[in-house]
Amino acid sequence: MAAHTHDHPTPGAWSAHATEALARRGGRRSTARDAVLGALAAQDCCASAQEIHDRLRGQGNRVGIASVYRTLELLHEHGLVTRVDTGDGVARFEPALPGGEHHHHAVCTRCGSVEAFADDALEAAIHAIGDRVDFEVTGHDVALRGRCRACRAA
Amino acid sequence: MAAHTHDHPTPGAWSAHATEALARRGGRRSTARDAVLGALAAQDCCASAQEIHDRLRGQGNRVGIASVYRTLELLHEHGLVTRVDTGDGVARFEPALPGGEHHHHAVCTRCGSVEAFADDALEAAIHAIGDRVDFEVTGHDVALRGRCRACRAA
DNA sequence: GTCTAGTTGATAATGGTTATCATTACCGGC
DNA sequence: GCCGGTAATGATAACCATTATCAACTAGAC
Ligand SMILES: [Mn+2]
Ligand SMILES: [Mn+2]
Ligand SMILES: [Zn+2]
Ligand SMILES: [Zn+2]
Repeated sequence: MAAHTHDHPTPGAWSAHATEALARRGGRRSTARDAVLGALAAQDCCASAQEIHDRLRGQGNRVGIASVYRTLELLHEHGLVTRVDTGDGVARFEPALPGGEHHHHAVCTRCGSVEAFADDALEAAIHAIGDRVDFEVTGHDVALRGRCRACRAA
Repeated sequence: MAAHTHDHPTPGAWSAHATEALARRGGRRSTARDAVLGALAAQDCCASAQEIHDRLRGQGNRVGIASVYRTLELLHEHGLVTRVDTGDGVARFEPALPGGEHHHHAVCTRCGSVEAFADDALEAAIHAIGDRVDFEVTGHDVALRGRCRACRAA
């Protein structure tokens, strides 16, 4: 093996963070849950329960779809995963990094593709709103709608 | 009748705008569609198909739920209505004003209540992103998550 | 090893939305 | 004013992502 390291989109830090948080919560460990954790840690952006399930089955892991949903719900309750609604009626999830670092999504209204972006000015503007409204802001979602490069050309 | 006018949250301008746009499109007029248009024009913020249907039935209008969905889809295709996803699996809709003036929503994660807010700095930040990414931005959604006043007290 | 309760996974149920299709009624032509 | 075609309606079935159910399994404490 060469010495080069592959920069994983989602730092391996999340995996340890999530595992520790679940351990603190109590309860048992299970292979099904570990498998979903592994799949999440390996993904660069959001994925649906079905996509995660397919990926696991593809690598020979016979995890039930119900366990995928249950694990995602559990992780979401503990703030370990971010739920992304792109508007197509399918919930997608991606790891929520411990430092709060995150990105948002641009959704193509033609082909449904999702790409990530991050913007400090946007975050600052959202943060400033929290001080102005009568609402305790704990999170936020932003989605851009429009045409991706491929669909603009087509 | 007194001379005072009631400031409708959604200016009556939308009603005329939407009616004209549908007329330009062609097709027939129908009482069911007009009823949904009327209900939308009267609402200050987003409402679900079911809520619109219930409101119409409440005032004695026997519109089928299917026609409510169809009208909302038609209006959405023509950009006359904005779809709001609060994350509870129910699509909500509100009039899209011709000038592009709009607001966003703060959703309480405890009681599900939705309140509107507008912020120029936020809009400016989002607009600036459009010039930076390889994506033709035609619209955007923003949702704040957290606790409303009532749920903070509870 | 045994026991117990958390977890699993196949499957049924749920619920918002969409498709179906026979019926209705808008509207241009006469 | 009456047709005729056809867009639109509305009751209902189908769809599909998600959730609930429950018997079987198993992690892990003792
Ligand atoms: Mn952000
Ligand atoms: Mn905006
Ligand atoms: Zn596209
Ligand atoms: Zn609340």
